[in-house]
Amino acid sequence: MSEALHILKRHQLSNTDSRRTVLEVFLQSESALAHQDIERETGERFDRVTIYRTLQTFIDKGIVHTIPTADNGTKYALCRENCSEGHHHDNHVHFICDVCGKTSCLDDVAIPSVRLPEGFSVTKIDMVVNGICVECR
Amino acid sequence: MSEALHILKRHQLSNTDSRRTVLEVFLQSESALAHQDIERETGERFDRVTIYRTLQTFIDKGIVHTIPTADNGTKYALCRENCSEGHHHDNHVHFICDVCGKTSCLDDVAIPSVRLPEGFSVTKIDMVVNGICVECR
DNA sequence: AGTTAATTGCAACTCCGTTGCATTTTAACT
DNA sequence: AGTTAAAATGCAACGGAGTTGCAATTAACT
Ligand SMILES: [Mn+2]
Ligand SMILES: [Mn+2]
Ligand SMILES: [Zn+2]
Ligand SMILES: [Zn+2]
Repeated sequence: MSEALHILKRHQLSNTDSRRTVLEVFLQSESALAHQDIERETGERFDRVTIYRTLQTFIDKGIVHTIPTADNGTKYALCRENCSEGHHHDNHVHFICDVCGKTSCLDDVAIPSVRLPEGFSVTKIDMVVNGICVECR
Repeated sequence: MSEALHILKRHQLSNTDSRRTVLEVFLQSESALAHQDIERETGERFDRVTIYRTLQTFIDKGIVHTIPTADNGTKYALCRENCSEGHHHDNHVHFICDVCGKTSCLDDVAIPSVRLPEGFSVTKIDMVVNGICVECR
């Protein structure tokens, strides 16, 4: 059974053309993908709305997570850690290359802890680093 | 001379109604502001476009900086550090309260350094913390 | 006050994402 | 395999955020 199918099964999602295809695109991609990238990579076979809904489903199930980009766009990437329905616990830094524009999960780079002023509590931390990636230097 | 006027002078910006008023709104606000907040706080006296352009001017001059929000919106806040034309060097953590929704600059909380994999260089780091603020706990 | 350049308001437009609804597809059950 | 109910899809329409071109207005300087 294909990896994509396996993931769908594991999250009790029905095996539809768009879900399988979108998942395969993610599995083959090394960097995070924008909605447009997915439209293109799937050969424009699916309606924009279907892709939006597919992505939302994947987020809800903990299959992908979103990454905020500098220009207020969203990119999507597979969750490597064990995210579950309704709860993501990605704790890694995201990197955006100023040259090639690729957005990547630095899965091995944990977000450092930070000491907040008295009385503030933390539920979530996002850390996005811009710079030049190893391939573009 | 008012603080707002002083800031405009210092950055060689002409003293216009909208710029002065928008600056005053920032000076009186404790938290970061969305475009809509500014429209409202200025009493709908200015065209949306004028406010967008005013904000862009302030960003260019290093008077305000932007803060990415979880829902891909943008908030704006005064630069406290000495940002200059074309170069911001804000190095502080931003905090978004899950309860009151207020976004604030934690000017005293520096973004911790982070060790990236070999070959990656850094030009900019954003750190956005969600949680509950001191007033809402 | 008069001149010139910068700023503003308005209308139109693009881009991203969402919603309602009719049609199609999936999965479960004879 | 055929039937059926629920889920997923495509399409059209909509809404909000931000941008652009252009004519009218305003600020700065003499
Ligand atoms: Mn990631
Ligand atoms: Mn700030
Ligand atoms: Zn790169
Ligand atoms: Zn709060």
